[in-house]
Amino acid sequence: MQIKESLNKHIASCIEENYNKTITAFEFQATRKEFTGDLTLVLFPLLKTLRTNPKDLGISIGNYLKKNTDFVDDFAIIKGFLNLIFSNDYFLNLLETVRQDDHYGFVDTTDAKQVIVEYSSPNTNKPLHLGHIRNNLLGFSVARILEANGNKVIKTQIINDRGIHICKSMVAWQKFSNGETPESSGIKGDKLVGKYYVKFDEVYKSEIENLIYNGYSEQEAKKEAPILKEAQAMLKSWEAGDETVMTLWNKMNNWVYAGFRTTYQDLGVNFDQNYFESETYLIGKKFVEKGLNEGYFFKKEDGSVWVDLTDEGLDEKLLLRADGTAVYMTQDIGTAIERVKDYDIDKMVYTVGNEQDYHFKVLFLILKKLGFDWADQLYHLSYGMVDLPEGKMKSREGTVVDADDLMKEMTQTAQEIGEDLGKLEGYDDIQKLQLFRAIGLAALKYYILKVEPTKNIVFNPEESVDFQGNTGPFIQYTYARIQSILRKADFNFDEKINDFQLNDKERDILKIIQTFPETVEQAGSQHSPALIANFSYELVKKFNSFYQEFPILGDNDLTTKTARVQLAKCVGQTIENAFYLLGIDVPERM
RNA sequence: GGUCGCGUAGCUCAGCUGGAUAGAGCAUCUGCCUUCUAAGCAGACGGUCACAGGUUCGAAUCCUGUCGCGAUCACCA
Repeated sequence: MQIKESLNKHIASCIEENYNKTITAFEFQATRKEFTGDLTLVLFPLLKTLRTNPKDLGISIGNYLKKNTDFVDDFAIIKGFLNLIFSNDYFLNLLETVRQDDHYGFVDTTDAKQVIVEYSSPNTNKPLHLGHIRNNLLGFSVARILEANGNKVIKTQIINDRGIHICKSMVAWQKFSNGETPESSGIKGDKLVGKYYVKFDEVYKSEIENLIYNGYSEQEAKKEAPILKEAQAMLKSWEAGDETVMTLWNKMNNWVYAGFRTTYQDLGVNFDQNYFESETYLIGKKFVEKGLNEGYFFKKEDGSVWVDLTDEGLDEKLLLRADGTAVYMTQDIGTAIERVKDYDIDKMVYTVGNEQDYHFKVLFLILKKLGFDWADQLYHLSYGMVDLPEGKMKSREGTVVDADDLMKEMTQTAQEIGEDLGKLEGYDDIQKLQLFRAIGLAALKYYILKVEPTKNIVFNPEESVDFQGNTGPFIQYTYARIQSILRKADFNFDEKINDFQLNDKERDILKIIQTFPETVEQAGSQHSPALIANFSYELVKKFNSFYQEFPILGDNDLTTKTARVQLAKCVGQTIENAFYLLGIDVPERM
């Protein structure tokens, strides 16, 4: 980055001098491997304005850089490309810089902006599944990336703890559980509540069948099923604040939260602040009414409140039901306003699946209509679905991939592979288990994060996730080998080296490391952990190739050894930093 | 039907602010463990970048249209 700025400046003054024209931005790209050179300036775009040919221009710029900078050693012109060759010293300096900086690639937070990142936001009646895993990993990673870009990040979620679906679980539990609790049954809290949600559905269905058998139409039956009526009655009691209902609601919610807490912990994600729909929907209602009074919204004859977005090319959207109760949009309005009240934010990121693209478009427009300037700072981090080879996950068909089960399976697979390889002498069972967990999770996390958020993912639970090739464990493995080298290097490799001639592979590695800060920046502006993942892979691949060909601790002279150990250390440090941004642990051994 | 997203090797994905001969992994095949960890390395095979136009010195990348897949357009969340 710095070097590009410097080059920009020099090239600009070269053109100023020789062509008497002012151009400030130039196009660089990494030099293709089949050509010699370290960085390439693309000359084509300049030719027309400067009225010259690539050869003359290239020679003129090349010579200028050679004379006026201390890092351009030589150059070559091929077609419209000026390939710059950097000096050995330049790379040695880079090596030294990176080695001295544990936070290489991260921006120091001096005047940090506050950013809220929302993710996860589950329903409280079902356990977390594979889709939530993608959501959590993306949100958590983006939060870290934004932090690395110098922001102060507040991680949050909105917990959907209100509404008819909660009452369904509650009714079913009351009727059928005989007082079963997580403690009495040994079932994880969220799973237990999920069980009664399913139970409700079963009973509901059989009641419908019964009613149809007794002469009801299907439509009537769906409305008249006794258990549904019970749930609706319970919702009313809940809204009225009925004490026994509230107690039950609190009790069951706490079971769910305890279950979620375990899953989050296993996944390695966390939150700074939770918001609950049960606490924000009233705020939303208040502002909808305010908007209505101020003429931004309108009321239909039946009393329901709407916003007209036809001018923006969208439809009319419901904000309050005819009976005055809140809908999804209402509570999201309230939540956003509440958050801005709590934190002085510069930006808010919503990590929510792309099936809600429309919802967020509308939400942002509504907040804008209500006169909130910060509405422009809201960003919907939209991501694709996680599908199975046979299609969508369907709870009805039992094809939902449970988050806890999946993590367990990944750990088991890592264990099978790890024990086969048997490289862990001196590790006790607990250490081994921790390691296998780290590897299994890395496989899962990397597999999901390496794909661009906008794309759908096909996840095949049968074939499971790879542990070879472009995977988390592959990168972890390289890191572990580097740590092994550092352990074995029994000489002082922390001394600065001055006159060491780097070979091509060593230079290649440093060239990649050099791009890390801009990769982090780009990942931040695009909200894309995938960029970090792909960077890691590229770096590791280069390093492995080097590692295979050149001995690091072999019979080299001390300078060579020192330089190579230092390089390995830089690679290790960069992997660690990159994986930190992805929320993946790196093991000392594996 | 309207809107949005996606379409690159058999499979999973990179590459997309336009640049040199489109890259990886998996799978298949060939070599490499007496040497710093073989979860590795080197190589082979595999492509009409969905299709058709346009923009220009140059298009997988930008624009338009067509086709295919998905999402969404609920007094569900």
